[in-house]
Amino acid sequence: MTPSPSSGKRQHVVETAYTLFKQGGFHATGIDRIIAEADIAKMTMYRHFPSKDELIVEVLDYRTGRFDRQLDRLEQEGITAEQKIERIFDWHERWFRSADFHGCLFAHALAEFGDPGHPVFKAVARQKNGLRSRMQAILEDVMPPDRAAGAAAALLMLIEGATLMAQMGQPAIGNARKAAAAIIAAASGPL
Amino acid sequence: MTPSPSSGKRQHVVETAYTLFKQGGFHATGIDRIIAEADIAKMTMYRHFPSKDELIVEVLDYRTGRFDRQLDRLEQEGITAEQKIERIFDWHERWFRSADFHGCLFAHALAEFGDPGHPVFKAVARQKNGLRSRMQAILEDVMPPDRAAGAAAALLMLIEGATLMAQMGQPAIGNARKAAAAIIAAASGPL
DNA sequence: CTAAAAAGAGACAGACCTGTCTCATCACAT
DNA sequence: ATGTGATGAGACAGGTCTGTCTCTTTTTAG
Repeated sequence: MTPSPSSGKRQHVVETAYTLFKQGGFHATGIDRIIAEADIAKMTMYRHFPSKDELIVEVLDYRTGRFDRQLDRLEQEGITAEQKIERIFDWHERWFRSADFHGCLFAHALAEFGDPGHPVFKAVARQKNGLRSRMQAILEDVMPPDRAAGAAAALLMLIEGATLMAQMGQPAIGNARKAAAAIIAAASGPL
Repeated sequence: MTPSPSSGKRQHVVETAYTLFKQGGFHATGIDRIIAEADIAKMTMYRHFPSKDELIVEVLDYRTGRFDRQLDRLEQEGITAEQKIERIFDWHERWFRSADFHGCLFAHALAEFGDPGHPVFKAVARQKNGLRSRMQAILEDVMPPDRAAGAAAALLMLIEGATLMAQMGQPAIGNARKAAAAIIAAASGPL
């Protein structure tokens, strides 16, 4: 059975796997590589995770959790909706500039696990839906719910596209910011 | 050496590989699967393509070529710039609705071949840069070049994001259209 | 201190991977 | 018809993959 959750090994495996998956992709990163980098025995990993796929889901959910907590803190700040959206773009801009940026792990997971019934696919959907509904909630402070829904979807698309461009070495986050402003202005404008 | 180009086998392999890569990803689709589906001998494939990676590049360039030809025809139509952009969104909307839609093959290739020096990475960059510069050229009919560059980048991000959303079963192309209109309006507006 | 839980170490199976090689067969042009 | 290039068929090598098993060692808890 899975060992007790008190062990710190489990989280260590998740974080090591995260780094390797990010750099090398999912199929291309083997279990042997993960256990070597994490410096654990193979059986230790398989006692914590029933399969590689389950480990991948765990890694994705771990990252989703971290991002969600960041959004939690943002929600409680006493700034305008526009400023909150700007913050999200700030985070992404810093991320794009970071040394070990390799694109969006969730988008990559979607590329390698395209079956909608696969647990990995569902983990990706959870993260993207989370960000979208968070942005929608933020925008509902300055526009009606239906418009907020559409604008949040548009912002998410911009962010995903900006991430892809950044991975290709063509930073366009500034253009994404301008486009986001135009979208929010149009959505919070007159009927 | 590679057989003469008069053979139709080569193109047949490219198209079969395209279908399989689209459905199953690149690393997860083996050579054996490709030659079985294409109904050719393994040596026939390796006589035409020196390696699997080179085949992948060929598949991507083949799709880039098809899309470029579509953009060529669009360029010659006597419609407004706004209508041309609308056409591009129309294509994507039909694509998203098609039965065997599995997301953007180029985005998937980027996910699996993240090394900027890899030929596959470069093939992806060619396609995305191509679409962006085409849209930029279209927009330069209705706005100054610097604004057209920024707007084209924003439109490309929207399209990439819309493709990702569509793959997750959440069609937001309508919202992307509205956002695109807002972006173009803002960019062709007053200084 | 002792007993139970967790982890280490490594062999192992069975499958899959890319790419090479050989030899037989086919199509086609001169 | 004859020779040449393209293809078919399948064995093969050498490696990697996931996941299992066993045995030993370490850590932890009472």
